[in-house]
Amino acid sequence: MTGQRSDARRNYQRILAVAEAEVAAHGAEASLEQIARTAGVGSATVRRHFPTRRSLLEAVFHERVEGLCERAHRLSAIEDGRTALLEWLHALVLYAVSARGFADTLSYEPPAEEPSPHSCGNRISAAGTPLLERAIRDKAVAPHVTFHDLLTLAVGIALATEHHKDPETQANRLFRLAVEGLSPEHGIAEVSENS
Amino acid sequence: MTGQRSDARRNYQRILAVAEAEVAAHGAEASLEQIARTAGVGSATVRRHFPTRRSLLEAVFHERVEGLCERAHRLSAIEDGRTALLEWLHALVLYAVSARGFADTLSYEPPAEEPSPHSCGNRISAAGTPLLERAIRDKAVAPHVTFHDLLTLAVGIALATEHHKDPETQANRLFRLAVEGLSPEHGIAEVSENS
DNA sequence: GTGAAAACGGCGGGACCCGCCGTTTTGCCT
DNA sequence: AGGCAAAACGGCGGGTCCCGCCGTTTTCAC
Repeated sequence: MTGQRSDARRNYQRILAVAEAEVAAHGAEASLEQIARTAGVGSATVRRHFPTRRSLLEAVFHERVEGLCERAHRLSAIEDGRTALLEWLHALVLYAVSARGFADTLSYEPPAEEPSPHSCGNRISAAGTPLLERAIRDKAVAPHVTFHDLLTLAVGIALATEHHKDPETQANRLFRLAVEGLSPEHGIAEVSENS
Repeated sequence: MTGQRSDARRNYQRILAVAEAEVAAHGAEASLEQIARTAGVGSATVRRHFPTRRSLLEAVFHERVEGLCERAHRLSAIEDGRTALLEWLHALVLYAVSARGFADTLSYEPPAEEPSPHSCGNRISAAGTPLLERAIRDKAVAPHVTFHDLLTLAVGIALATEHHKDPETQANRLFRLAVEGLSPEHGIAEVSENS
């Protein structure tokens, strides 16, 4: 089915494993040559399996993205549409903040969004859009808000807090700010503030 | 007073002029060597005047930052604290979106914030904080909001929309979203939506 | 086993950034 | 005016990276 040779498969896995560590350590700009060296393969082999940097990053984050999608599914069972959406968005932000390079990867999908329905951004959109639509139906979110808006905002929060002393805390502040708005509010239901 | 030699001053200006163009064209990652070549100086000279990439970027954006600060001053005369703050924040976002590399520059000031009170981030903070404080006194903004929050959010919006087809439009959407909050609102006073 | 296709990896080229160091330019001081 | 020390310059070599080419090795089907 895969049509791949065994050594190719093996190298693919090795490279991917090393890449995960390397990206976690150095972000989206991790050196491809360094990855090749650590994986014990030639740099050409890395490029053969992952023609572009993006393709490597997509692969690196694939599992975690699936986790997020699954979470969205589970949350769709919750009765309160607003809470479900907020809970999930919060998880998205936290993940984007914690996983170096993830926000960068998401930040420029633009180059032809159509091609791969499996791309991180598209997978996430597919998973999150229903949550947003329900929240809008529940009149809990303004109808002009698109999922793209929310995703971009989450990415922005992650990117902007990346170089802070305590990114997670700052990201939480910004998330809350964006959800509540600038003005002092009339006790809106809080999103869970734990882990 | 400057203590510089005339040729040094001349080269400094030349490099700065070229750098502005180059950064505008290629963002914060513009090639220093390319700048040197275009300016007709050795790459070492560029590094002599601007020891770090950051220092060059700070210089490049200095004028524009001053413009923003001045604008903050003028807006402090307006009667409505909330409007003044929003107007200024909007200008900040628009500038960050339009000037390639600016948001990147702002995004990691962290490395020792103390040293230079002239750094872009510190200048902007100094200019904007009074506006925020007034808005808070006017009960138009929640008291837990810090200027740092607002600046980071603006930077985030700029960074996240950088690779979009129409960054400015998307940035405006996100700005509005963050100001109003996620929920459908009770007609809050709008920020001017023009240029 | 063997042979063709797939996969590999080393090599050279081009672009950077950086530090060193001999050379040129300035401007002060006589 | 002329000389001289310090300031400023810029070229060079080393290191890293990404990329394309191409001869060699590995795999797998027959």
